Amino acid sequence: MPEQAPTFHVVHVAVHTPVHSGVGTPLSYIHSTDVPAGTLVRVPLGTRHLLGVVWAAPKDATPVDTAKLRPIEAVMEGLEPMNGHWQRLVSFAARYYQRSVGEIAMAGLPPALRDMTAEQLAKRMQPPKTKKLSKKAAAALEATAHETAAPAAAPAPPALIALSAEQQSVCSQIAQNSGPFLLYGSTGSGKTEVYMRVVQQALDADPQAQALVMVPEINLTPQLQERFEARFTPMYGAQAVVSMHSGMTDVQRLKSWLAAHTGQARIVLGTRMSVFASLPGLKVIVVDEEHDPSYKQQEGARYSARDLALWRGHDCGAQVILGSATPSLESWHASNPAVGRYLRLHMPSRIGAGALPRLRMVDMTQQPKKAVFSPPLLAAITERVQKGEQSLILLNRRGFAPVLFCADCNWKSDCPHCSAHQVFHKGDRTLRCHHCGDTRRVPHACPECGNPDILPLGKGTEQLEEELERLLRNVQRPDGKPAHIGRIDADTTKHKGALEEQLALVHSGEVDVLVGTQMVAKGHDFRRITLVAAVQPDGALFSSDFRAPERLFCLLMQAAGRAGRDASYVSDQGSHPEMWVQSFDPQHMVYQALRHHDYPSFAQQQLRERQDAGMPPFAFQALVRADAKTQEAAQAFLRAATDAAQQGQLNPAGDVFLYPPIPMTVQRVANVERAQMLLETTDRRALQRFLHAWQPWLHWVRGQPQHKGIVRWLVDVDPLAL
DNA sequence: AGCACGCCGACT
DNA sequence: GTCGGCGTGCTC
Repeated sequence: MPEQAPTFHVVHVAVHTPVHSGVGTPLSYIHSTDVPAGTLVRVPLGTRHLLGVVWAAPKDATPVDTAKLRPIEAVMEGLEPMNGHWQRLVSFAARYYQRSVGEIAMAGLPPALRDMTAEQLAKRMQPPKTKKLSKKAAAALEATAHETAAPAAAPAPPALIALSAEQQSVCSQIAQNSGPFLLYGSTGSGKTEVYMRVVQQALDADPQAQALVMVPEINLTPQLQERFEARFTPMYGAQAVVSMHSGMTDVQRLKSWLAAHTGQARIVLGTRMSVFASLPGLKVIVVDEEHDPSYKQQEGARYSARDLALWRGHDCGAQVILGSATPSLESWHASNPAVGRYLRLHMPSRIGAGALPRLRMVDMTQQPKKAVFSPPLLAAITERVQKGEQSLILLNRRGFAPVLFCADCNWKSDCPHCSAHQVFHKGDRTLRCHHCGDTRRVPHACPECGNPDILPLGKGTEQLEEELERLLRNVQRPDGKPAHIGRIDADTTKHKGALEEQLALVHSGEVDVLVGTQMVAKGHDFRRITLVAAVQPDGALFSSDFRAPERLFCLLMQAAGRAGRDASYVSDQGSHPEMWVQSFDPQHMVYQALRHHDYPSFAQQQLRERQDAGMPPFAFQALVRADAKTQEAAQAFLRAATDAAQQGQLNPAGDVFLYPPIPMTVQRVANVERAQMLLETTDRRALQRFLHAWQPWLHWVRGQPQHKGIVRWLVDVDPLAL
């Protein structure tokens, strides 16, 4: 025992710095007392003052000269440290996705916390009850008091609708098994009700229990929040259900995060970021629409919130339920009884919804050239309008035309900064690059040869809307009014609230034909739509990305699910719901499977192909991307990185295969050339080991004088698109 | 990643 | 004469 206790402690703190930077691991500071891991602190770094999280000492801690260490500036008192499960989740994500602990940890915290002083936080944690309240605040407080008092007076939960036999069976299986579960249920089969029952079960069983329910997109949170609040606030109080997504204000996000962290919030609804929420009582995690690519973050730390949810659930003993009508092939494979990693639960019936729509294939090789709308499809849309029914037309391309073209000199509206065309937007007479954002006025004549006749090539949603206006000009609705065409895409919903406004127009029956991109195919419930049409879906079939068929099938299934959801409306005298697909290859297996709404055989066929070709989920991949001033420099960096791996003997068993570097599909964006290289293996752990050992080499190569031209490089583990 | 420091071109 | 471009180097 030393006679004198030390007067300070060395504390390790994770701050938001990148892995490669010399300060990628938690940094050492001194403080008068020991500070437990998971505590938020404010520390100096250079000239800055940053928020950081106290972290366990790194295993290979290089001893630093304690005399040179700077002191912690402030400990964020009053906030419980994030628990060990949260710390492990952050550590795992950082390791798995090749990022720094600090980057992941800070990304999971609400932005408002970043620039808050310890005093400000303390104030927020202890609401000033004795202080005079503004009238507004007092009224709000009183309202809350009433709301929370209400369940005490009337503890009766809202009357529940009886579950279907399928739902019943699924719920009892979830109650009897630990999971993870893949809930495979058609659109309208009542998955949300199952989620709510499972959540309720968990919350009732344990007063500390919390649930995390994730959805792919911000747009889908309001309706989910409504349902969960209607069900749970009468039982658990006004603060029991909170949301977390990037569309909220900083103050709202902070409030939600604190409510989750303190255990006050029992249910957190959110997008992928919410997988990092601090949830000390986490018992259930739901990942709805688990196949959705939005769960994979596409910039910064490229994590998969779905995969992390599975890891987190396993680590903290929470049940994980993945739900989808068209599961990812990864999850489908894992839930194959022969593989047995997940328990597959099936709900095939549509409750209170009409029959699944009938597929109407239009063989475009037999149709007049150049027409976007084949005559039979146009006739079908016309008929719906006349009957007062709605149609939804899907096209995954916004703007009026993807490119302008001069027939005299072959000029095309190429973006000067990217290897892509600039898209013609007729509404504001602009040419816009969808990659770098460059926007310019449409030229009156060809900039190369002066030809005044420059032509739009191809069709976007804007043009579809215009053509429908023209084609349906003389078509009347039952009330005698002319047909009304609406459009929903990223351009029409830029402003806050615009999407809600336009959805309301559709729901009120104002809009007869709705044109939209895939954003309308997701989740929104259009009760009076009896016809959904995909006018040009073939593109995905020619894509080099092996996941393209999976995405197309899923999009079309989802789109079909929009049709005829209101059984009462459909069965009266309305049309049988139909899904129209115009294709030049109507025999393609994607469409054949769609005809029978047969996801299982589609999945089986795709999985067999993947297995034969040695692709995920039978192999594991990572991408390394390099951005540079020239394509040659980008590829040279990747080649040098490959050589370094060779020299460093990082892959002695040769179980990780390194493909040669290639230019990315869109090779140049904003004047930066991009190249990438694929890594593939059948052993996930070998890939992890390799990437971990490779990281310092990549950093070293980047520092070599001959690779000065590199703008940045990044690693994408389990990439979704190649 | 920030941020400072530092060394060269067109503006008040 | 300075404002500001971004190249280089450092941060416990």
